[in-house]
Amino acid sequence: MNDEQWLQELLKINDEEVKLSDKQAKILEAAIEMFAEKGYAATSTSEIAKRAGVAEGTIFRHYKTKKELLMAIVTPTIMKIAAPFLAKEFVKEVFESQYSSYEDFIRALMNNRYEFVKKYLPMIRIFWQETAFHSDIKEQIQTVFMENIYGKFKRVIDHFQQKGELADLPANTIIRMTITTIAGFLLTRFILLPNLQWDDEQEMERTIQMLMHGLKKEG
Amino acid sequence: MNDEQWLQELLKINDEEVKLSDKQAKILEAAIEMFAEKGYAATSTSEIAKRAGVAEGTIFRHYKTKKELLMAIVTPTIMKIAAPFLAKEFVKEVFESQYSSYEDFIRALMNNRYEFVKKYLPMIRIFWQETAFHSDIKEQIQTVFMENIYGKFKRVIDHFQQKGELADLPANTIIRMTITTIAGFLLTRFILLPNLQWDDEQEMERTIQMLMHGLKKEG
Amino acid sequence: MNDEQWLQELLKINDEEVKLSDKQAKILEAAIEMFAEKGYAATSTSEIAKRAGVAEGTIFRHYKTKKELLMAIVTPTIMKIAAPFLAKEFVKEVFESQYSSYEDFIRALMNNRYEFVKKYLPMIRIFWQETAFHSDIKEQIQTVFMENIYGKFKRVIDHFQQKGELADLPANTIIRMTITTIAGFLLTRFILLPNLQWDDEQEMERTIQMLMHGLKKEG
Amino acid sequence: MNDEQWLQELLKINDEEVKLSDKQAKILEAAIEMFAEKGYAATSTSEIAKRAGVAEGTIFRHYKTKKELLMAIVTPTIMKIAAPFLAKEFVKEVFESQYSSYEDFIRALMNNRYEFVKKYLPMIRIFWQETAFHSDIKEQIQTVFMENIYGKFKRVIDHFQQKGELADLPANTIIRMTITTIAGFLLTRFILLPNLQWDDEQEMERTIQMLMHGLKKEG
DNA sequence: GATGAATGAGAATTCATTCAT
DNA sequence: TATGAATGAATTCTCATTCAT
Repeated sequence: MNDEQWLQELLKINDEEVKLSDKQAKILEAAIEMFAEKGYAATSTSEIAKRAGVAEGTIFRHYKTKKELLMAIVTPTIMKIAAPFLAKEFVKEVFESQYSSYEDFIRALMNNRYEFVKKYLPMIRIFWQETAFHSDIKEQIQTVFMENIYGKFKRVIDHFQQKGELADLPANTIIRMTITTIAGFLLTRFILLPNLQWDDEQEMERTIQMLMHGLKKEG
Repeated sequence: MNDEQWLQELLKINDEEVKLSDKQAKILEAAIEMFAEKGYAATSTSEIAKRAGVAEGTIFRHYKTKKELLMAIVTPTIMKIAAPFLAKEFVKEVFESQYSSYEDFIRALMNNRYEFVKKYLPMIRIFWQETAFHSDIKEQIQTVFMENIYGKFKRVIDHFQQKGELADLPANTIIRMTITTIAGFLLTRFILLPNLQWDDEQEMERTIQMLMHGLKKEG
Repeated sequence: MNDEQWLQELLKINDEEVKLSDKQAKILEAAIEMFAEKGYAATSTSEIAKRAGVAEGTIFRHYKTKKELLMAIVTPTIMKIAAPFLAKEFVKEVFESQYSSYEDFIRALMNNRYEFVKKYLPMIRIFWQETAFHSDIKEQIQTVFMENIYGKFKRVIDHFQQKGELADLPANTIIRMTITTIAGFLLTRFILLPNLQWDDEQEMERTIQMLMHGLKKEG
Repeated sequence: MNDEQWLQELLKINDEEVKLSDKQAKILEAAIEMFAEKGYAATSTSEIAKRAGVAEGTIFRHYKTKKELLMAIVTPTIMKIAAPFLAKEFVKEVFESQYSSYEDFIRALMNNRYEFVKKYLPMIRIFWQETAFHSDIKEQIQTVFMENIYGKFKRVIDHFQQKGELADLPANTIIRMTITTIAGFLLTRFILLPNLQWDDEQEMERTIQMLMHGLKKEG
């Protein structure tokens, strides 16, 4: 996959084609890199233009303001973060496969998000950093979460609680613990302490085990 | 406790007295508030001056640069975050009390950090936000952690693993999971979703239970 | 010659074309005037902008720093000050013409520099003033002098000493006295006491005579 | 002579006692050093205070403004520069000693000013630099020159012209050439090229010879 | 007299944005 | 569509000066 393909892919939501001119792609790429490195507020549009190899004015031909450029990066990414739950097969499988378990579910989730974070690390970094300052980003996330993830996640939990596999905690608590634990691992792994020697597979499995023991119904 | 006492208290490390002039305290207070709200890079020194009710020049009389002002806020806070481990009694108790357990330890840790985050929320927010951009902050944290926390934390874990209370996971993994889980709860509670209806006591207890079940030695 | 031509001409070294945009020329003109009047340190970029009729930001688009603006004025001028020695004909004539004498040489030098100082007075003023504070300017002058002037000047002196026309003083001493005397006249005439009634031709001739009598070989 | 004595001496004009408090002397000393190094405009009062070891406010207790501090340095120095002509003996000797000649006069002048410049170099530097920007300094110099030096200098020249020792040039021209030549040597020696290897005595003698040959009446 | 905290105007420089080409 | 010169408001920081102690 060449340099621009990953961008095209990220920005393409639900198979809708996105046309990115050459310059536009370079601007986005440059902006993502710099926002991730220095933060939105500390990155100047002229730096972005320089790194993208375009004129300063060109950025504003495509994005009316600097903020709009940020949102152009952030909005499709929000959808992609929610992606597994948007895939019809993903949740269906959980219910339909007779062998499946909550453990399999979070293992699939963990693996899927691990690959995602690894691939789109700079974007994740932007998220982590800018969510705090831009309430509109935070709201978008919450909306997408509530509309596309929450309900499905809850059905999964209900299902496994009915099967007696999960402790009788409120679904919200289980959701929070699951997400917190997975996100906590990924943030530590890729952002907080990326330089440690990580045995990813083992550490992920341990994290899953911890979570499962923590959440399973006590016999 | 009046407005300035909490600041005085925060900046006081290890009982050393800190003399803060009236103006200086107001500058720090204003800076903490604004950095927390809008981020360091997006906050101008003139805004800080205005909110603090001082002339802009006054800020630079006390702090040579804007960055130095940030560090003046951040450095003592790092120590305070590490505080429970710096308190002699805290760790000692864990070993000496015959009734103690890892569960009691993390319960104490959770309660202690819960109060801390609640009290100094704006500072925590600054941390969460600026660590990403300022490698010197990150390094300070890592140094303090390695010098003051890691060893003690490890001894606690060794102790309870020998007592057969904790699973035979590497200490590092247990430390990471413990911190991630507690920090994950506190961040969700106070920063990500502060507007939800939280039954703090119950949720903390559940989080502790989840962690304990996840980490305890399987019989 | 209109207002901008003299600037274009000054900045053009050795026939290399210099493209100065309209605004850029106005900035340089304004800067030269103000630096000459008030000195570099006492002139603010906002004043320069105002006099040049451009926005303050425009200055910094063309010159990264105020210092760079100074150097853009000063560097080509240094070459121009050395100019007569850079002209092939100038020194050649001295040796080839059978009628030439050291007196003719310094007369040519005096006339040439007189016209130069008269024409570019503000720049000379800047030089006189700023050399003291900016060692880089001083070094540039010394380098240009050593590389382009000193050797040629010395050859002229050797030549006329061999012809028995000049006293047997060290060449360095003769160079210093010649330059000091000419420069001393020009500074007094144009900078220290420009308001006196000067009969330029007569005073120059007297200066030349004084110098020649002072330097000629005693019979 | 200790550190402060030279200052006391410089500031004392015509035997009038000057009372300089300890702090005041330190301020003047520091100001002289810094103005000489970086120029008046580029030196801040806080730097002066720091170098003088006094509080910022103390400077303004003694000198209402920064400019006044400059003038406090510059004004007595102007008198001292004119000093030899102020000494009754100096000019009288020229006329009364039967052995004296214009050469002896300029030799005395040269030696006297050589010692002065050597001793008070920083002050000379301030002069050289600030005269250009402060017309009041320039005016002071001209006034002192016209009132105290010019007439006496002219009498000296008239005297030696009548004795047939000096060429029949206008007195003004001879004065200018004499001063230019002496000042030119001293500036080159101490300010422009102080790092060269100078054989001061020889070079001064040569300068005097050059000047004398240049100015003497042709037989 | 001396201090040094405080000031606010002003310094150099940066920046998002516009617009004529 | 792309450019990049131009803008002027805003930013960080400095400075001469004041004034309460």
